Amino acid sequence: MTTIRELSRRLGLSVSTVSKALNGYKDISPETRDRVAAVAGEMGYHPNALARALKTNRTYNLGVLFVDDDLSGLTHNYFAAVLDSFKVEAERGGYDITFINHNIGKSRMTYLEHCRYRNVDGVCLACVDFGAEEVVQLAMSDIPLVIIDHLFDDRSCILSENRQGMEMLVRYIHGRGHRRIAYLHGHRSTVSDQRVKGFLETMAELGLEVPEGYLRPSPYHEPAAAYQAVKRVLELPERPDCIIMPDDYAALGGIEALAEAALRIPEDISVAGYDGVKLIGRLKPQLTTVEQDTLRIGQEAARQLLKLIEHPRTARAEIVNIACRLIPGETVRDLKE
Amino acid sequence: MTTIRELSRRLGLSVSTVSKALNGYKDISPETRDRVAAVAGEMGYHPNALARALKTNRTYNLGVLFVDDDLSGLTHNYFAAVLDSFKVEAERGGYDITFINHNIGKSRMTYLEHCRYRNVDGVCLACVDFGAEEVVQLAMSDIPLVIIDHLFDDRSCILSENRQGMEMLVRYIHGRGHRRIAYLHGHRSTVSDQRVKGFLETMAELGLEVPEGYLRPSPYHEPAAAYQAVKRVLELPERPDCIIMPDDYAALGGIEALAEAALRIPEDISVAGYDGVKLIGRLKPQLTTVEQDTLRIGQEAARQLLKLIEHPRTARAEIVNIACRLIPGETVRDLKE
DNA sequence: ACGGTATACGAAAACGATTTCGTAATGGCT
DNA sequence: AGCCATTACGAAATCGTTTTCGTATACCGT
Repeated sequence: MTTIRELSRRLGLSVSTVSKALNGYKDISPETRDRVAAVAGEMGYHPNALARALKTNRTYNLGVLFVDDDLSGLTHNYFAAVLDSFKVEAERGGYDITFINHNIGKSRMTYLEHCRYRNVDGVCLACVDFGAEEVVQLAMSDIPLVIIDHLFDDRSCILSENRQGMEMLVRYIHGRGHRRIAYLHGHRSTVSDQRVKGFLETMAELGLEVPEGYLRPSPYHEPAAAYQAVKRVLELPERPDCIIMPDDYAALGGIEALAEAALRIPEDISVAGYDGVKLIGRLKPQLTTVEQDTLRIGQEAARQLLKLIEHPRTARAEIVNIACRLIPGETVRDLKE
Repeated sequence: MTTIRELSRRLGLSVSTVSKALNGYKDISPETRDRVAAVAGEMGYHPNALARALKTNRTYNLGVLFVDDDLSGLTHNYFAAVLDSFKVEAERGGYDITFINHNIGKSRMTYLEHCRYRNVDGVCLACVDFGAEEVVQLAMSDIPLVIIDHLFDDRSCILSENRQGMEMLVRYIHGRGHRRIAYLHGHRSTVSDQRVKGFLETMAELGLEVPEGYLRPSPYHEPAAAYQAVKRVLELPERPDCIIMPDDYAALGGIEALAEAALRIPEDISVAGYDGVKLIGRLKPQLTTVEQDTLRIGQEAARQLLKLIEHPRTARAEIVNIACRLIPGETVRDLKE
C-alpha cells in the first residue's frame, strides 16, 4: 500500500500539502495540484479508508438491517430484490454496504452498538420487526436512517402502497364477477395491517361481506402454512370462489392444497398472490398478483438516506410512497363470460 | 461514543493499562482486569473498529465479490443461498462482510484497489468470471482468498461436484430408458466445463451418441434464451426424448417452449434442471434436478477463509469438494413401464 | 542492608490520514 | 521604501486505538 507519506516524499512536498491538493483545497497552486494528481495516479495511490474515516467521521459505509429472525434474509425474493437495488444506488454514490447483526463471535452487541462500532454513516432498516426492542433503539438513535415498509416518527420511510395494492386486487377480482373472496394475510406487521385495511375497506365499499373464517392469518413466505390454511378454508360451510394468498411464494403451498382437493385453477376456484416474484410469474397458469416496484423502493431508500447523510442541515425526513402494479395473470376466472 | 480515554479517566488508570486489561495482557492484575471489564460493560464501551484496525491491520471485514456483470447478483438464487450461508458462518467468527465493486461514485478503482482501500482481511470470490483481468489480478494478490466454483493455482477452492452431479443426472435419465439426451449448457466457465465433461464422458460410457445439435449453449438464468434454444432443438431431424436445461430457472423458459409445441411433460418429452431451487421444487410436475449443497458451500468457504486469515503460518490452500444430490422429481418419464 | 526479580502500571510512539494555524515569499499600492 | 494582502506551503495536533519499552514498588534471598 502506498501511503500519503511516500507520495509526499516522492513529490518533495509535505504531507499536508499533498492531502490538500488531493482534497481540492484552494490554497494550492494549480501546478502542484496537477503534479500531485499525476504522481498519485501513477503510484496507484488511494487514501486508506480507515485512517480517513477515523479523522473525518465518515466511513462511506451504510449499514443494512433486515429480517430479525435468522431465517435466510437473502433468499427472500422481495428483500433480495430491494437490497440489490439499494446496493446499486448506494455504490453509485460511493458507498459500500455492510450487514448489521449482533455478532456472536466476539462480544454480543446490540444493533445500535454494532452501528457505532463500525461507524456506519447511515442505516437502512428493511422488512424488520419493530416489535424488537433493539430495532426501536436503533430507530430512535441519532444515526441517519431510512426505513422500508414501516412508519416511524420523524424518520424517512419508503412505503410500498400496500393498501392501494390490495384495493386494486380486490376490485379486479370483484370486477371479474367474484363475490366470495377470502384473504390469508401474513403475520402482523405494518405491511399486513395496510393490506388487511385495504381488503376490508374495499370489500365494504363494494358491499361485499367477509364471512367468518374468510380472513385468516398465515405467515409470509411459508407455503406449508398456506397449505394448511387453505385446507381450513375449504372446510368452511360456504367455499370462497377466490382466495388471496399471503404472497406469491406462499401461494405455491396454497395451490398445492387446492390441487389435492381436485379443484382446478381457475375453473373451479380462483387464486391471487402478492409480490410479483419474477420466477413465479413464469409459471402456468400465470399467477394473478400485485407487483411491488422493488427497483424503485431500493433506489429511493438509498437516495433518501444519502440525502440525509450529505445534507444534514437542510434535509428533512420524508415519506415516499411507491405505487405497485396489478398483474392480471390467469388465475382469476372471469365469471361473467 | 464512549472512548477508551473516558473509560481510563473514570477508572483512574492510564489508557494503556485499560487497553491491555481489555485485550487480556497478562501484566495486569486480576483485580484491575475485573474492574476495567465491569466499568467497560457498564459504560457500554466497545473499541472503535476503525482505530483498532488502523493499528492492528485487522478489520474483521471480509470482501465478497460476485457476478461480474451488474445483472443482479443478489437475486440469483444459487448465489444468494451461498452468500447467505457464508454470511452466517463469517458472523459467527466475528466478521462482517462487505461487497467488493469498483465504485463509480468516487474515483473508479479496480477490485484489488477496493480491497486495499477497505482493508478487508480476506476475500471470497463467488461465481465470478475469471476472464476478467481485474479478477485475476485480485486472485493473484497477497490477500487471503477463497474461491467458489473455480480452480486457481495455490488458492483455496470450494467446488460443487459438477462433473459428478451431471453424471448422476445422466445415469438417472438413462436408467429410466432414455437414449436421446440433449443438454443446453450454460455459458463458458469452470462450472460449465465440468458439467459438459460429465455429460460427454457419461454418455460415452453408456454407449450413447450425442448427435449434432444436442449439445448447445444457452446462458444460465435466462429463461428467454432457453426458450429459443429449445425451439431450435425441436427443429432437429431427430427430437431428443429428454432435455437437460442450463439450470432450474432457465428451465422455466424451456418448458414454456415445450408447452407451445404442445408437448406434455413428461408424457411426450422429459426435462431436467440443475441447482435445486427451493421455489421451483414446489411446482407441478416437480422438476427433476440436481441440488447443490449451498449451505455447505458457503459455510466451508467461510471456514477456509477464516483459517487462512487466522493462521497465516500454518494454514495451506485447500480444495474442498462438495457433493450434490439428485432430486428425482417427476419430469423424467420412466420409458420402461 | 543490598542487589536482583517479578509484578503492575504508565509514557509515548505509532497507524495514515485531515485540518487548523502559522509563516515565507510575492506583489501591489501609496 | 514601507506596508498590507494574497498566495502557497508546512508543522503539528488530532482521530481512538495498540504495543513497546521504561520504571516504581514490593518482595526475596543472602
